Amino acid sequence: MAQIATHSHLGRPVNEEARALRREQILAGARVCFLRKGFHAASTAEISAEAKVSVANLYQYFPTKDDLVRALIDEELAGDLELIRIVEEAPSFRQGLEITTRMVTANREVAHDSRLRLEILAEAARNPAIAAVVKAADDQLVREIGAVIARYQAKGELRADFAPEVAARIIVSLFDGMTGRFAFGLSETEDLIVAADQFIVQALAPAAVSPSPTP
Amino acid sequence: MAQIATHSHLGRPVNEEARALRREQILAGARVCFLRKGFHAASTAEISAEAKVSVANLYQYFPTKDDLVRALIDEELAGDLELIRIVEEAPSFRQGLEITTRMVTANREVAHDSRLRLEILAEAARNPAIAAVVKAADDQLVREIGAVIARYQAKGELRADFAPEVAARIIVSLFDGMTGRFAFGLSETEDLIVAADQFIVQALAPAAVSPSPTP
Amino acid sequence: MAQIATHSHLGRPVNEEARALRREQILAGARVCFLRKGFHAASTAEISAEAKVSVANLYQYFPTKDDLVRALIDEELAGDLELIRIVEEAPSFRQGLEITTRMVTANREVAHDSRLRLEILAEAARNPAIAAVVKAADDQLVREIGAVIARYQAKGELRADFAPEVAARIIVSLFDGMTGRFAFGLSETEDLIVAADQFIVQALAPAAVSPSPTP
Amino acid sequence: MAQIATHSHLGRPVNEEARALRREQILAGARVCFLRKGFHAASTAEISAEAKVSVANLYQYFPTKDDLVRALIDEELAGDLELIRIVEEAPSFRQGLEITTRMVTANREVAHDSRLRLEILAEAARNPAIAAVVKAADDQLVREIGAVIARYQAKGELRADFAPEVAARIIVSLFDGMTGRFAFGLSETEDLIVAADQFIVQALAPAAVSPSPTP
DNA sequence: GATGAATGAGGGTTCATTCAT
DNA sequence: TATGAATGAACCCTCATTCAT
Repeated sequence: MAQIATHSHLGRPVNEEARALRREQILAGARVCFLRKGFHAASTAEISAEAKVSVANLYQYFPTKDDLVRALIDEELAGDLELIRIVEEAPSFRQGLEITTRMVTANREVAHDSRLRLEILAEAARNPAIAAVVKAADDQLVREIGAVIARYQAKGELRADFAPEVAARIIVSLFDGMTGRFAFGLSETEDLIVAADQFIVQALAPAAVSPSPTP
Repeated sequence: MAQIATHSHLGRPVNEEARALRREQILAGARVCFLRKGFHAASTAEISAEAKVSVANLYQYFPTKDDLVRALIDEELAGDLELIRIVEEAPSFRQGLEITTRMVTANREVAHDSRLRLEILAEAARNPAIAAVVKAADDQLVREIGAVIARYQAKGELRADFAPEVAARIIVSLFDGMTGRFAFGLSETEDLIVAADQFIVQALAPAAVSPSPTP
Repeated sequence: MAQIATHSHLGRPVNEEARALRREQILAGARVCFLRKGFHAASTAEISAEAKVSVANLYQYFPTKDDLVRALIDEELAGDLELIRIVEEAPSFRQGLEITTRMVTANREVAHDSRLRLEILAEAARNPAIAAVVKAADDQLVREIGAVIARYQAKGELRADFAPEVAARIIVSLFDGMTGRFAFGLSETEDLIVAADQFIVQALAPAAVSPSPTP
Repeated sequence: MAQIATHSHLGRPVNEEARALRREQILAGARVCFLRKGFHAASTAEISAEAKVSVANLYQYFPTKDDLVRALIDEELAGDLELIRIVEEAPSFRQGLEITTRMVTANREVAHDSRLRLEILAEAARNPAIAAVVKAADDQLVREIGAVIARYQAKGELRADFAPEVAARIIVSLFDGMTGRFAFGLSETEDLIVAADQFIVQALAPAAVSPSPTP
């Protein structure tokens, strides 16, 4: 695999590399524009201007505006799976959540990402092809988070009376919902995320020895 | 009678009722189209065709496509406040949630509504005017739900170590997030909502008498 | 003819009078709008708003926007013929011109009238029907001014080596040309008109005994 | 040669010449349509059809219909300044006028040009931006003609009791006025222009030695 | 007579996309 | 490869005009 870098100044590989760079350059421009105006309102002209590339050139990398959208969505969804690793390797559920939180919060502009996610969801709501992609990513996310929960349930760290995947879905929903709020400043970002962590931990905390009213 | 129409002989009188009907008719068509294609992709021609109205006529009721969007958003957001009444008058927090759940679930097509909400959020992320409207509605919703929570906290029915408005925001986020999932069939509607209710109740349940205060 | 006034509160005549009033009311509104935007850009909606009349009502008086234009043009051209009387009854050609000048200058906003004339000419350049009307009015104007000139030529007050109608055409052209300038403030109104009078008088002054270079 | 095209390998080079040709092609189509219908009534579709160009292509050369109008006006006004040179280099004022006359008359369809001028004036009467352009061209024209007149006055070829610029304004007005008549055949073109020349010459002729200075 | 309500036919402009160099 | 040049199909909106009351 170091191959690619090695051949960097030979015949084809250079082009491959150059192509990949251009692709990213275009995608970056597209991200900016889609963020600013949404998938539909952003024009290919605008995007190629932002990417400092000619329109015709753009079409050599993405034969359709839809392809551009799809590529950006793929890129975006791929980022999610990173988070899972983090939670997976955390010493406790609570700490996993906290780390995730810090990642998401610290990460560059959360609001920007939020807007894009919103746009993606909206697009998925109409375009079945997009919906399929989103669903696939979501399924994986839910499955893996569910697995993590199941593990912690087994350890007794989390209450066991919640189907792991259901809990996962609720957690993902909660984060998605907050994302929507951040997208246009409905709430203070960090505060809400921290509180949400606490909320989740409490909801899933092992049932205290039950009120135990009797002797 | 009683001089309602003072325009004795000044021409055809305004028919407020017919106008209101037309307005709804158009809004209904718009809803269908916006649902199908989104705010941007749905054309005024398409909308007026769906509403069985001429384009020019549509423009006599909504001077701008944006006005149409805004009207639909207003209508949609107004629906939220109904839910608050329900929770407010419930005998317990848990039952309030349950009733809400049943309302939302049983109510007409949840998915449809969900799509529209998604579209609204996405639009708000770009259009500051829309964002303001959404924010206003959201503020009210959060404030009122927060008040309800505060009341139940006072009664000891909910744990007191959560700022009411923060809890409210989390709950609203959670519902919004689920809404996004329903929008294109990411999850089974009813199951998830029921589980979410339980999740919320547990998160806010009064701290169990802590492990063992007994003798 | 006092008849009309006499019958003013009987059956038909009242209506006739009312109709005429409305007509003028609408024409006045039309004049304002046409002045502001030109014949094409001024909409019937705008005109009827300006005239404080419903659009449908406007159409009962002028079955077509073109009819409205035509009526306004007729009204405008009719004004020209008044000027002729003045010149006709003047004691000398020079004084006739001066009086005309004063009339035109003193008259209400010259610029406004100028704009309308311009609009009329431009319309005539495309619409043969309008062109015919304008041509008829112009012919009459030229003919009558030509007659006046011929009279003064006979008196020896003006040089005789100019065909009267040709001179008339030049004079009318000159005034039309100045009108165009006034229309949007190209020149100082009054100064130019006064100078033009002098210009005309000198051009038509009887040939001085010719330089008479020799004894 | 000589490195004119620095874009060695950056894609298809700009073909300035072809662009200029297209521009003229479009302007020519526009001129025809504007002549036929006027600035407002001529549609961009019509113009691009006349110019054998797609509408979208037209918009790549003129981003707005208004720009098209403006370009045509600029072109038209630029033609005026040619005339000045001619008068300037004439051996006498009279001959300068005659040459101008012949130019204007012989020149391509005078009537067409006249219509366009009319349209321009009418447009200027409403659109301040256009008015400014027209005024600038007119100022220059008047100033330069005024200078010519002043020169001939100094030579004693023209009477000195007329402010040069005022005389210039009158002359321009006269030509403008005739232009308006030609625009739709109100008068015979050539005859009137010739007579106007004589008219001007007489008006500006040096005061004859006054009736009788002889012994 | 006068107004409110409705509409078909465009009008200017933009866009995703293709062709040529 | 990468750019300039071109286009058909829409899109939002307006207008002159008619119909109903």
